Amino acid sequence: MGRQPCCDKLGVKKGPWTADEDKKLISFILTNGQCCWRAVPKLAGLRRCGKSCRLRWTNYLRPDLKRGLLTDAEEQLVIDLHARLGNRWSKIAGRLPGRTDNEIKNHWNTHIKKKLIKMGIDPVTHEPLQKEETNSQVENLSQQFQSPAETEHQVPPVQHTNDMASSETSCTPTDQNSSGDESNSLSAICDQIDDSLISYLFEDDTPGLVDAPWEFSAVAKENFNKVDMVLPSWDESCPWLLDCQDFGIQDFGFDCFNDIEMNMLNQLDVKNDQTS
DNA sequence: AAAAATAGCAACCGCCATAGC
DNA sequence: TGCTATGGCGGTTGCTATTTT
Repeated sequence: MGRQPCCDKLGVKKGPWTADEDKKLISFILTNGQCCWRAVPKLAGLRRCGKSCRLRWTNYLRPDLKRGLLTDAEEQLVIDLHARLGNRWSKIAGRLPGRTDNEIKNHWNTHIKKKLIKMGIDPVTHEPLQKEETNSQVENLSQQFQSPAETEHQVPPVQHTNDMASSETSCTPTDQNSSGDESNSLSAICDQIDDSLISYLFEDDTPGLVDAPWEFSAVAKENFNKVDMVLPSWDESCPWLLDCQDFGIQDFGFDCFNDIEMNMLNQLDVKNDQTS
């Protein structure tokens, strides 16, 4: 006999998460930690699959997540890492604190891919597209990926610097033309990435970076503490949480979460108010 | 102003490696 | 030791918002 099934598919809710579900999940995780995802839905009072809970937490609710678009520096780092690691999004995400594999994957597919193609770089191989093919290929790919609005301000292609060693010898067909604003800014960003940092980042399975258990970073803690709002009393907003106190969250190493959790829950309330 | 097309992103699906029974 | 659930990952889908026609 193996383990019990993850969840019975019957009665399991699917689709977008509601603010109430988020609230329940956050409270549960912050109180009890990430132990057994299969048990989470039941214990947290959610009609969701454990897998769905895990995804929602890691991709959206985790308090150390940065939200919003990737910065230019992050984007360049993603390109560099992708050149070396391929579509190993979780590994790439491991090198970008506060970013999830899903977020990076989406950003790659919606933004970076197009940008590289416009630059005449194959987003899969990170090699320059063949000169004889480039014109027609870029044209085709651009048509495929480019919105009409983008065609108005064509971005001059730049030499791709994902591989510091090879980039010196491999020139894109459009290198001569790499004096545009974007190319300059990207080059500047590339220059900022120190070689030693890169080699450090690319060391596979760097302890504490890759496959490390999630921890609440000091920055994230600070961010959540920065939220300026009036805190309701604990038992006022989450009476059911009191029942969880018996677990002793110190046992899970989450003793830093009390005030943070309240801030998160309040943020959700605010979000709720705004959307309703 | 309305319909159609496109972009962006959250969530799901299915596969795989690992671990529990 | 083999079977099966779990957790994690990458690929894909589908919904919503935005832009274009």
